[in-house]
Amino acid sequence: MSSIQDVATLANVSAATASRALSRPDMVAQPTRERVLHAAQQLGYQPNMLARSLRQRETRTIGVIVTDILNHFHATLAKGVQDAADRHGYTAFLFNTDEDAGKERRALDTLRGHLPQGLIVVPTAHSRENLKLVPNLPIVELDRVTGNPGVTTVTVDNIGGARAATKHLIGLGHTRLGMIVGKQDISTAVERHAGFQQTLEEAGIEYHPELVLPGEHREEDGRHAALRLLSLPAHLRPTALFVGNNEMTVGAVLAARELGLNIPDDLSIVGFDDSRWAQTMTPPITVVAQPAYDLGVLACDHLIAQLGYLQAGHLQSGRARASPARVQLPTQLIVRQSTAPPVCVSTV
Amino acid sequence: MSSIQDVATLANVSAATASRALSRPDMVAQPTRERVLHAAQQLGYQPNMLARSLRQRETRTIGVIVTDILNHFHATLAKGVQDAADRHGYTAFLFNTDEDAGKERRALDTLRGHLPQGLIVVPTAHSRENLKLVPNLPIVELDRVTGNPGVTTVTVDNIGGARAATKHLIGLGHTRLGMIVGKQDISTAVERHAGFQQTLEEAGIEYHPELVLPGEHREEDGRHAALRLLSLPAHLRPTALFVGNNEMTVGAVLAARELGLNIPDDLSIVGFDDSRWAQTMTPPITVVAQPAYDLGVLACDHLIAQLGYLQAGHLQSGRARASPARVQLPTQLIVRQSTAPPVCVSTV
DNA sequence: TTGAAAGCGCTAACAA
DNA sequence: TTGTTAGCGCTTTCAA
Repeated sequence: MSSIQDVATLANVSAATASRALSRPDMVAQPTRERVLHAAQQLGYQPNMLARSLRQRETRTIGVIVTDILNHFHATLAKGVQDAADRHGYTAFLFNTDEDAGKERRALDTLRGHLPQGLIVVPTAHSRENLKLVPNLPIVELDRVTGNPGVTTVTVDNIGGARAATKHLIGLGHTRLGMIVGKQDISTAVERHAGFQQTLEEAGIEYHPELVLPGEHREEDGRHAALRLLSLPAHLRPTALFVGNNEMTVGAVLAARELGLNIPDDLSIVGFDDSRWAQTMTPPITVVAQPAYDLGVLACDHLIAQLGYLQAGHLQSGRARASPARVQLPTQLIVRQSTAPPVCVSTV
Repeated sequence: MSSIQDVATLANVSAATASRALSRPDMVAQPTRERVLHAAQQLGYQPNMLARSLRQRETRTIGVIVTDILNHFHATLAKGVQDAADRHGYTAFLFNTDEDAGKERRALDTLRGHLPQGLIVVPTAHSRENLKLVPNLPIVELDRVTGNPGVTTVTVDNIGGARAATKHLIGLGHTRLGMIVGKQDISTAVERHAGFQQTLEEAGIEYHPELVLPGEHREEDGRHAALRLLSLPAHLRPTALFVGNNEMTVGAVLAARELGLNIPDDLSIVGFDDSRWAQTMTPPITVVAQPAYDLGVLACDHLIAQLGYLQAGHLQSGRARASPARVQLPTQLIVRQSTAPPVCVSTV
């Protein structure tokens, strides 16, 4: 690896001049600049970011932490962030927590050592605590929120999404609706549940807590919850299911199949978050789709805008920090063939 | 961010001693060590990796480049690598190329600036050229190979996988087999095609080039190719399809559905690479499954082993580099319900 | 317009 | 066992 000194020597200038020729071309006479550029090219010179960042006290780097890179939604978030970062000339370092407090802590520590200038995080239930590890770091919470007051959040309208799904089912004539809901320690699960409950009540349909079963977001959880709900006596059994996340929806569909229930005749299902399998399954699943890529891009754009703002010195000038943004994107209900009016078996 | 100097001051020692207390505890008297550790804890000290790496000329960092992080297979590779790196105390920086030469080049340049000690790459068709950007960097090629002689490769037995798939179809009684094959500029596509062709010939079944259609790995390509193959006159139409990758398999299934063909009665399909939708589709798809996570882990383990070997000075001692490993993992044919004997319509 | 010098935070060689 | 010193590669004063 050739250093700036090598370039300088080859171009017959000092290291300082070589540095300027590359980073601030207008501070250098044209012939000199050309000599340096040529030398740099010839040597395949690539600046050592460690040294540059150390000196400039600025890495042009951001950290990205998602909870499950194997989940297509999260992979898409990450890609959106990375693409946007790239456009801004930033490099994004991606970490994965598997919803695990310890891994999150280690990711934050590792990240901290590399001095990112900002952080985009899909928080876990432990982030509120863990994020104290990186005080003074501009943070954008993505997809979920911790309630941490100072930070920018980029989320989806979960309440609206849940409402749309629930209304859709009610509109089809369902009156016994079940929900499989994520663990209530993350905001999306809470909001989706709230939207469901609200909508029932507004429609004058009684909310039956026993028809709302929790799961920890995994396929197996969805399957178990669905098995329990669908095994209720016929007059108690829900005719429609709203499932609060992607993975659990698969489980619910598999459970229905296991019990020999026909979708959508015996059971309507709406999932949250679209996916390849939701489209290719038989029948294709009605879902609340989320603009994952855009969420990622927006999170990054906001973070980097905030960095510019801070750099412009506004932090110094009084405590007038940019008030944190609350970005919320709409969801989209995609009606496919897993939802239909209930078959009127129990009209007594 | 507090520095080692802050820790040193608080503990009443020199920076050097503080450094030693943290990195080489046994070089420091116990009471001193305890003072330093306590001070570090109190300040929430985290070493600045930029400075450390700059000084030690070693970043404990590796680069990871995949071609499509949205593809579950690649996401799994990346996770395997990252988990393994973590276990070894290395940090993995992940980049994504979208099979694009320019993006790959930029990823390599960015990476280079951060001085990774090694690189794990899923090469594109342009990697052979692009990898010249990082000479002297230990490289592991993952999933695909460029033919570059010096590097370690970690792949799957694509030929074996394709053979197993083809044999399975032949065993069911198919004699007109079609293949939808990836663009022949990456090794996996070439090998899978070779396995297919070999197996036909060994079985004494004539290889019909017109039944082998190329695609560029995307769903739409698979759909188009399948539409063409399946629109052939009945006596020419293949009764079974081997599809060379994941995404194109979806397309092929959709094409069959569009044409009103029943799977597996009218058409058997085997895909390469398992996936959620392959399992949940109706019917579930027979596939050649790949141990993606293990591939990632192995790639990382081998790379890091190689780094240790180099560090141990073997590079200096003559040109006796560790001869590059050629790791190859087996695939597994998972027979599901998309394959069955052909219905004997044309037995004349 | 250019160069000399200092220093970002850290650790390794050397000295005490 | 500890401290002093130097220097990793870079950029940015400051001076010429």
